[in-house]
Amino acid sequence: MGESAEAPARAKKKARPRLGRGTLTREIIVDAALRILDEGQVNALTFARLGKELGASPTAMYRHFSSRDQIVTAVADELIRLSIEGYEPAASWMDSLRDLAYRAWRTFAEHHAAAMHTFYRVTLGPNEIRVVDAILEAIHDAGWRGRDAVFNYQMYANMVLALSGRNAAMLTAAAEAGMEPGGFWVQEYRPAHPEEFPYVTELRDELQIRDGFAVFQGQIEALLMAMKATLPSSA
Amino acid sequence: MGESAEAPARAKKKARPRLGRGTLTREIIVDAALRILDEGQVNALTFARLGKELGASPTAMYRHFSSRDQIVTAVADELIRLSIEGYEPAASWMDSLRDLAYRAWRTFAEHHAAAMHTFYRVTLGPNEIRVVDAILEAIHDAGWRGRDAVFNYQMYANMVLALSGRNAAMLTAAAEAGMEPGGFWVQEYRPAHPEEFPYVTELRDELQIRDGFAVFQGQIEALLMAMKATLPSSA
DNA sequence: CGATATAGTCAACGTTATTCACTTATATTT
DNA sequence: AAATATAAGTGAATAACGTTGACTATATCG
Repeated sequence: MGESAEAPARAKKKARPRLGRGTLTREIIVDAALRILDEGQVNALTFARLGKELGASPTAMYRHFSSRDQIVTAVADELIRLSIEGYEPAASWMDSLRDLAYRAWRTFAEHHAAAMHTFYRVTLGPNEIRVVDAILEAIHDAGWRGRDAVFNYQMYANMVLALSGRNAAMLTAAAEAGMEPGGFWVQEYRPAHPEEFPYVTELRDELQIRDGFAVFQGQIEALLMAMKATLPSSA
Repeated sequence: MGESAEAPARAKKKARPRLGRGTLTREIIVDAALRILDEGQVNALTFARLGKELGASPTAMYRHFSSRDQIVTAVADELIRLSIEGYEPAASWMDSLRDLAYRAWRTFAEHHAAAMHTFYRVTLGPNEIRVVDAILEAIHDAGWRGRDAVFNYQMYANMVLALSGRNAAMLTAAAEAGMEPGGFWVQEYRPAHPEEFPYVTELRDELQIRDGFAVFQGQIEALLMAMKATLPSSA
C-alpha cells in the first residue's frame, strides 16, 4: 500500500478520490443536467459530461436513473416546477391563463435546450399535475364543466406547450448554428425568379421581424378571445 | 481478375458489387431517409441504415451531403413539398388557410418521425418559399398589407407548425415507447392525495380524451376567428 | 466490531457520425 | 478508339456515445 498520498497528482491517472456514499441524489443529478443543458448545446447532456460536472464516474448516474431518457423526463418535470414557482390565481380566469402561459414561455426560453427535449412529453410527475390543476381551476372559474372544460383545457395547454416548445427548439437550433438568438425567426428569401412569388417579394423586408414573444401574445389572446366567445352563459 | 464471378457468394465478405456512378442522387437519398424515418423510430436514420436501404456504402452519402444534419434539412423541405402538393387557393381566405393547416397536420402525422426533426427548422428551401407565398396570398386576399400582413402570417404559420409538430413528436414518442398512437394525449393522474387536486380529480375520466385533431381544429378556428375580428375594413 | 446492502467505479462492448486514403466507373480529350 | 482526368463509391480507422457487468469501498445495522 505504500505512500500513495505523497504524490497523488503524479500518479498514473487517479487524481479524483472516490465519492462518499450519500453524495449523489436524483435532485442533484437533475440540477446538474439542467445546468449542462443551459449552456445551450442540445447534445451536451452526456453521461461523461454529467460525471465531470459532479466529479463522479459517468456510470454513477445509473444508480439513480435507469437510462438517459429517465433523466430527461425528470428534467422535464423540474422545468414545470420552475415555471409555476410562486404562481397564484389571478382575479379573472383570463389573467390566470395569461400568467401561466407567459410563465411557460419564459421558462422554456430560459432553458431552451432542456425544453426542446421535454415539451412534448407527458411526465405524469408531481409538478405536472399541479399545473394541470391550476389550469383546470381557471377553466372552472370561467364556467366550463365536464367535457367542455377538458376540451378547452386541451386547446389551451397543448397550444402553450407547442408554441413555447417550438420557440425553445428554434433558440437551441440557432445557438447550435452560431446565429444570434432570434435568427430562426428571420425568413430571408431571395428567389431566383421573384415574379413567381409576388407576395414574398412584396413583403421581403417586413418578413425580417423577429419578436417571437409578440407573436405568442397575439396567439394567446386569439385563443382566449375565442374561448370567451363560446362561454355558455356569460351574459 | 480470374474467375471471381464463379463463386462470389463464397468470397470473404464482398457480396455487393460496387455501385455505378450516377446511382445516388440527393433526391434518392432523401426519399430513402424519409422511408426509413417512416418506420417510426426517431433514431432509425443512421448512415449505416441508409447504406443498407440503398445497397451502398454508408459513407457514400457524404458525396451528396456534408453531414447528417443536411440530410435532415433536405427531408424537411421534402415534407413541405408533400404537404402542398396539389394545393389550390380556395374561394375564401379562411378556407385556404384551413386547407393549408390541415395539410400540414396530416403530412406531419403521416411522417411523424421526420416531422419531429424538422418542424422547428427554417429550411429556406425551394418548397418552403412556395408555402410562404401561398399563405401570404390568402392573407393578402383577406385584406392585410405590410406589417399587419406579416404579423398575421407569423401567428398563423408558427401556430400550425408548432401544433402539428408537437403532435408529430408525441406520436413518435408514443411509438418509441410501444404505446398506441394516441397514447400521449391521455393524461391519467392518480394523485396520492386527491383532495389536493380537486379539479384534476373531478375531471379524471374526461381527461382521457385522445382526439388530437379535434383540438387542433378548435385552435385553428379560434385563431381564424380572432384574425377575422381584427380585419381593418370588413364592414 | 463485523456483516450487509447500497452507491460509486472501472473496463468493456456495440453503435454512432465523421475523416481520409484508396479505387474505379464514367466523361472528356486527344 | 485509347488515354486521361475527375467525380463518386468504398473501407478502415477514430473518437464519442449509452449501456452492462463485475468489482470495491463505505455507511449503517445488529
